[in-house]
Amino acid sequence: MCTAFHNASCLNCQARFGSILFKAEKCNLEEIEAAKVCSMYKKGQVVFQEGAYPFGIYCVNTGKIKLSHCGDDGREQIVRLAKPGDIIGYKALLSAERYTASAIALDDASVCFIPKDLFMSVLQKDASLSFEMMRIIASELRKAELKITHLSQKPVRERLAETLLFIKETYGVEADGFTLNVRLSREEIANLVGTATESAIRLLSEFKKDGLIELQGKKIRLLNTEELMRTANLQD
Amino acid sequence: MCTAFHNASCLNCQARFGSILFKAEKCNLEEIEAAKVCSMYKKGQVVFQEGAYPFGIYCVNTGKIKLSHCGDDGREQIVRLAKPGDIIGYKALLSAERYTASAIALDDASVCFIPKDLFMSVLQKDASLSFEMMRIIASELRKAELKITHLSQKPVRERLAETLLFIKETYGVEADGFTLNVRLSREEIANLVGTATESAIRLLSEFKKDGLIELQGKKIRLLNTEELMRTANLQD
DNA sequence: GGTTGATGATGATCATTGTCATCCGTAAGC
DNA sequence: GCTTACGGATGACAATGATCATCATCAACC
Repeated sequence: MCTAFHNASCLNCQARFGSILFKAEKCNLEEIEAAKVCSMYKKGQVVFQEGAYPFGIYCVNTGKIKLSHCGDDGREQIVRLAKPGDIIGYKALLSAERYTASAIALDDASVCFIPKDLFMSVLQKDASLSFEMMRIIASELRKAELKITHLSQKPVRERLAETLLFIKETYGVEADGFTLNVRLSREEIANLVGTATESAIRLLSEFKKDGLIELQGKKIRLLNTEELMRTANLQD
Repeated sequence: MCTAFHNASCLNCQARFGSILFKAEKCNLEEIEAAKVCSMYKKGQVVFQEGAYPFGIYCVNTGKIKLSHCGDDGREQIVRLAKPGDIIGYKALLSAERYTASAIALDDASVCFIPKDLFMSVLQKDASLSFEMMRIIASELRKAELKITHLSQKPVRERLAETLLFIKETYGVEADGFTLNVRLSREEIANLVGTATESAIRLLSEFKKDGLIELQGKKIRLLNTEELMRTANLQD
């Protein structure tokens, strides 16, 4: 399944500068480093499952992770895309409830696990870490509320354009400067936008016809971000 | 406009047991109490406005407050309903950005204001308060993500039923045990559900016809919560 | 090479839901 | 008392977007 190892060090982790953990005081970070376990996940593997109880918190070392709810009818709704340095699984841990979302690797990924007790105790004594944590969650909440507004007020076309820009924002582009640096199925894109797969496919084709994007299998190239922003009808 | 006064005491505030502030250490709560300013707002008055910069945090003493985003086309989306004891305006304060939502009184309300510097300094030194704060925000995020899933997967009918139950959950009912303890216009209900006003009106009429609810102007009586839950198609 | 299965593409159709227009009732104001 | 304004209700209509069905494409595998 997935190999566990200790050797990815927080202190010189590739992702450390973008990571909240690096805001912890040094002694606390060392404590975390000593206790953490790093695991590899193959594309498609589940890091944690909706409905399960949390035993700790995860920090993405390399790779990409999607976080998705499973709707009542079984359709998934992707609520977050995590990248190296991001922590995942904190909501369930903080509120001591079951996971309300599953985390699944979009790539081969390596993810560090920090046991619950340790993390909570560090959080209690490290004001700077917990303050940063609060800021991150508050900013997630902000984004979520914006998404709620857009979901109920904007048509699918605008939301798809916005989603493409959001993906670029999150995972960046390849060396050519255009190709989104992640492979998502049409279904996953639809589940991110909050629409049917067919609608996503259709609109992607339209965007392509209009010269906004280029499609090559799962590769998506954003040729004209200005026009995409106009299509997304973004104010801010 | 609104009268400001100091006399509502946190230590014996009506709302203190439901409030996060009461989780602060006693000395810190006293400090907050000394610095806070309590103001009255008439129904419809704005506590803070989307786009403005925050100067502090607010704690609802009495009354009801709606928090709403203004969509690009001017339509409002209500993202939260606050009740006595709830704090509002923390997201903007924590991330030191402008408000992304406006807070408007649904009732005559009294709201306490705690200056930014003081609140932030207390937050830094009071681990228990900041931990509780984190839990609250995490739980809001959870709810927001669930709402996102429902918005993109559930029909308006189910969402309206869910919203009615949510309002009951939040503000409770009057002495008769049925009448929702808040007056919302049809438009506000629609903006809570994320649909057009006409759709909300139409479906409310249907619910009434089906004996689920009773309507008398802005009074809404939930006659059959079990059936409403079934209509909402809630799993958990 | 051919089979199978998953994913993507596209057309046809249908339903949900939003928009527009109108009307009614109530409350406020002169 | 009449007017005006606003919120609520309802019908007609349009359109967005979901669903269903079919077909194409591609890769994996026997």
